Amino acid sequence: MDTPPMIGKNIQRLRSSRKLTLNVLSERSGVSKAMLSQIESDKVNPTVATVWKIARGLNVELNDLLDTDDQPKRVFTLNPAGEEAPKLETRENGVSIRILSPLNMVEELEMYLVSFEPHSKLASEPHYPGTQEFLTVVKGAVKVQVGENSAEIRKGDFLVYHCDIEHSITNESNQPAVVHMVVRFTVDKH
Amino acid sequence: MDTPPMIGKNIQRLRSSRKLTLNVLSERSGVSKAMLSQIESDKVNPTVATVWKIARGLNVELNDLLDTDDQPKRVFTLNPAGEEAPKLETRENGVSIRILSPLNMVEELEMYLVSFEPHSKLASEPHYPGTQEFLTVVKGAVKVQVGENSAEIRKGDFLVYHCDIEHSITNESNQPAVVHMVVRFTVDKH
DNA sequence: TGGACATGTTCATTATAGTAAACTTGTTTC
DNA sequence: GAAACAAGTTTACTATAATGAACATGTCCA
Repeated sequence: MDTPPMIGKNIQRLRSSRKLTLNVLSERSGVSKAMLSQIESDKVNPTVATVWKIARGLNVELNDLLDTDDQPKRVFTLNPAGEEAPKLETRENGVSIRILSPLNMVEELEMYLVSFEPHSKLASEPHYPGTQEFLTVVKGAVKVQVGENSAEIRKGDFLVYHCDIEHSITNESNQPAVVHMVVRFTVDKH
Repeated sequence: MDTPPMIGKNIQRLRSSRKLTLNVLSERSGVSKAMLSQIESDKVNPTVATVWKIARGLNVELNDLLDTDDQPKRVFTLNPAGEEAPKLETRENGVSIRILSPLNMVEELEMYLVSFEPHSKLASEPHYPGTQEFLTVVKGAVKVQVGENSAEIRKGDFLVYHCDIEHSITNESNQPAVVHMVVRFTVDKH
C-alpha cells in the first residue's frame, strides 16, 4: 500500500451486503448520513474516530475497513478423505493426524482431524503466545490437559483453550476417539 | 475496544524506540511536527490519511498504530453437547445448527455443528466479503453449492470455499448427515 | 554566564472534516 | 400521473484537523 487507503468501497460493500441504508448506518454509527455518503465516494478524508464509529456500526474491526487489498479469488478447495496426503499425515503412539486445511492458509488457521486409538495420547509443546485451539469431539471421549487445568469431553462437546503452554489430549478409554481441531495463530504484537 | 483508539502512545513509543525527533519524523512522513506533537498527546483527532503517513514514516503497518487491544485472557471455555444453548440453536427444514464457539469471539471465527435429516437443505445468503467457510463432514454425505460450482463430499472430506455469494448445503441421501463448519470473517490479505 | 543549537509545545491562521437541511432521483400506490 | 415515501446527493455552515511561525525548555560548550 503506497497511497493512503481508499476506504469508500469497503464501507459501501459491507453496508450493502448487510442491506443497511445510509440512514440506518448513520443511526447505528453516530456518523451523519451526509458524511457516510461522501466517505463512500472517497470525496473526503475521514478521521480515525469517524471510521472507527462506522466500523462499530457495521460490527466489523477497524482494520477491515482500512484494508485495501484486493479480495481473494473465489476458490473451492477440496481435500477428500480418501486421497492420501502423505506429508500431511503423521501417525505415532496410536494417534494419527490428518491436516485438513490447505497449505496456503497455514499461517493463520490450521485444521486437523485427529484420531486416537484406545489409550493413546497427543502431547504438544507450547505454541506462540495468543494461539488458541478449538476442539470438537466427533467420536468417543478424550481428556484435555492445559497447564494446571483439565477437562473431560465427549462426543459433541466443544472446547476452547489458549495453548501457549504445554497441553495434551488423551484418550483413556477402550474405544477409539476422533477430534476435530482448529488452531488459530493470533499474531502477537508488542 | 469500545472507544475510539488512542494512538498517541503507540506513535510516541515507536518514534522514540527509533530515536527519531519530531522534526525528522515530520520530514519522513510529511506531517507537520506541530501535528505530530498534538497527535502524540491525544489532543487531536487525526484523519486516516495523516495516520497513514505517520505509519509510513515509521515504516510500520497502519494497523500497528491503531491497535490498542489487550491480549486475550487465558481461558478454558467449555460448551458441552448436553447443555442446551436455546438461543444459539435453530432447527428448521430438517436442519439443526448448534453454535459451538463462545459468543465473545463471534466476530472473527464461528464454529457450528450442523445436522441434516435425510433430504434437507441449508441455504445461506452471501456473507461479508472475504468470508470463508471450512467444512468437515463428520457423518454421511452432502452436496455443497457455491455460486456456479458444486461438490459432493462424504464423511471425512474437507472443503474450503469463499462464501460471499449465495451458497447452500444439501443432504440428498436417505441417511442423516453431520457437518462441522468453521466460518472465518477475517478479510484475507494477499 | 550566556550564546548556540536542538527538542518539543503553543499560537494564529487556513483548509477541510463533519453536520443538518434542502434537494434529487427513483419506486410504490391510489 | 400525481402524491407519498424512501434512498442517496449536494449545499451552506460549523467545528476542528493541519500548518508555519513563534515560543518555551532544555543541554552543551566557550
